Amino acid sequence: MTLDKRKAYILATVVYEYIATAEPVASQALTQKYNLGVSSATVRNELAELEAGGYLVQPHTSAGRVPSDAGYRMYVDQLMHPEQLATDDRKRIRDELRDASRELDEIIEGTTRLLGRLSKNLAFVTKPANDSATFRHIQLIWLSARTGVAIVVTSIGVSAQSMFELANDATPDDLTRLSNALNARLGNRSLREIGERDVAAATQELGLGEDVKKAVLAALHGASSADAPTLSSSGAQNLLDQPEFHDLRKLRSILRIVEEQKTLYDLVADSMNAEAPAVKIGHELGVEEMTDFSIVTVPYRFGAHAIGMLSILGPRRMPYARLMALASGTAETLSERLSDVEIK
Amino acid sequence: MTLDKRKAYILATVVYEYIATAEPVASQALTQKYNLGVSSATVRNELAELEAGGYLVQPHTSAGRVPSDAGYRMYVDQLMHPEQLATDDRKRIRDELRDASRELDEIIEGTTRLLGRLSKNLAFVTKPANDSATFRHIQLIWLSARTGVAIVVTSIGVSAQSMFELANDATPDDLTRLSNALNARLGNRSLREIGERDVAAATQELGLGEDVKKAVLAALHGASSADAPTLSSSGAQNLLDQPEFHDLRKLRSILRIVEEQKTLYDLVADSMNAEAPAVKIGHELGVEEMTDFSIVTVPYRFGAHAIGMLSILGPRRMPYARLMALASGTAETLSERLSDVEIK
DNA sequence: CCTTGGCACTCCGCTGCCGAGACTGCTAAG
DNA sequence: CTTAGCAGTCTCGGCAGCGGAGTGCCAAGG
Repeated sequence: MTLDKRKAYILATVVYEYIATAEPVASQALTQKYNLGVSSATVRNELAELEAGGYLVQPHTSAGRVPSDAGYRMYVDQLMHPEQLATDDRKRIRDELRDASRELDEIIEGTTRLLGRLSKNLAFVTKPANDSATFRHIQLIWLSARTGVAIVVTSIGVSAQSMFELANDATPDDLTRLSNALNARLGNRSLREIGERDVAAATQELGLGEDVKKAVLAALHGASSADAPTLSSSGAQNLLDQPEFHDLRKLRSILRIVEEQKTLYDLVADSMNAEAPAVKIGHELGVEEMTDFSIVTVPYRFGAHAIGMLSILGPRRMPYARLMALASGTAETLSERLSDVEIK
Repeated sequence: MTLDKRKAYILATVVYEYIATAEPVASQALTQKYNLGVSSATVRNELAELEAGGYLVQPHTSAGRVPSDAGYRMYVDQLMHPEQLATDDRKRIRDELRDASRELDEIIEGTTRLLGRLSKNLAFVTKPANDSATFRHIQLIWLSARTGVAIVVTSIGVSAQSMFELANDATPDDLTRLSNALNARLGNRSLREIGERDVAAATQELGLGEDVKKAVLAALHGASSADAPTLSSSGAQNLLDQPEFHDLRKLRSILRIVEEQKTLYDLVADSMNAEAPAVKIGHELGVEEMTDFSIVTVPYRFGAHAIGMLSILGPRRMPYARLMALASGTAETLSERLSDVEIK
């Protein structure tokens, strides 16, 4: 079914109106609030056809219409007017991020809270996998003959620290020499490219054992190979304002999913390299408990590469245009801020 | 009003029963389920007196009784039987903590999640102020003539890292010499004791400027002087199971408070040096929105000092004895685990 | 062939009412 | 002091009735 111009306009209006009021939209309400140029009877015919086409559903016979997933999808893809981020919102984001600390984790946390507040929904942000960063410096610190700490500085900050225990004694001098050898060898390479061979070459050259090598590798790749990518979230209480959550079971399963993190991460992972804001609506999420929700996701960059994503989770009936603009704008500002704190 | 033996027993039974059922407790239910040796009419008289004494309240005339804050308080302080932590719960806690990483933050997070799961309520844990730790090592890493990173290792782990920018050029050698001088001077002292003078002495001796001194001080005290103590929380969705939260407004304000953190921290801060589990019930919390809640708090130690607290937030009608045992046991195991990871 | 006014019909949600059930407080007797 | 009995109070679930909102359909008109 293709939509002629009038059908498209009516569908857009129904979605818009339902997003605003959370009430099923009736034919009369449409003719009164919007200048359609036809009577409510005509609109009723159109609504019936849109329902037959799968874009609308009726909660019960004598109620108005509500968009279906397909209806929202059509709205998002073709019907709605993309919005620009309001300039004062943009300013607020910029200000907030400028004042944040230089520490990556805190910047991410701050951005999450900000996004939760501005979107009035639940925001979550994935923390970057740091293997996209560039190696800058490693320092092995001697604490005792058998223990030490390895610190790795990358372009993105101090990205790993790992305590190690050794099977054989090492001297402070051993660790200093190894640090120097590694720094000379690994400088300015991407963490991803650094393999076991690079480290093995340095340790063997200095006559150090396997255990030291393992410790260094753990420091270099420890955090990056974590199988559970972490994310920060904020604004769960905003969801309670939505009339659709007067059903507590829904809310409960959502909170559980948010706390678990993994499901949430899997849902958005494929949007990491998207160009435009990615929107998943209701059933498209593929999770039974989330059929009443939608998620907007935008990646953020560090240098040329996307290293994480910023998402907004809300009821299916969310103001898509506004939230997409908000997410994009925030991601952009975050990306800029990250390049500020880059260690050159 | 003092309670004779029978009144005490009846009050204890009412509280116990209400905690179990969440329904107002009637005189007949008491005589049937518990062997009181008197009739329901007698119990009714006693209940009326307990109500006059302020220990019980009646939701409406023809309903059973419900404990008041004073009733719960009496129950917790004098009437209930303290419980021991079930041995398999203890084992689970031990296992979970043993498998956790050595990293302080992750240990705390893991403990929080565990406590949320076992308590079936909302758990939150304050992250330690690290100025209670002992200085072990500082390392200043040269990145460029004007920038560097300072890393501080304390008895509790790598506790601070701070990027700094300098007004004047410094050489890698300057920073190494300063690191050595500081390590010689500060070794094994408590972070709290280390003052500006100690650092100033070292920088002046080596002919380094004010800006380097500031950077070192920031690294030493940066995280510790943070005015916003952070905490981790887990298990918010458990609260939804409680029948008292079918009122969404309550839930909403609780979630807001949890997300804010500060109020929550202030509520438990005074229990930092408590010997036994501290319990605050309803109005005792002093926060309007929390009159239906109680909090159990237990400090955990690192070495000899309490450095943080572990709390359980739930409905006033929580199983106090069980949760107090759980919180104590977890705090104890956490304290042991922390001494395991201590850097000697 | 599309549009439109009119109308019958459906369904929801609110209100008021009733009766059953749950407890209490009181009284009078043991 | 305890207890049986009883009257009184309040809640809650179910049910009927009703108004309102909205639709679908039909027949007439452009």
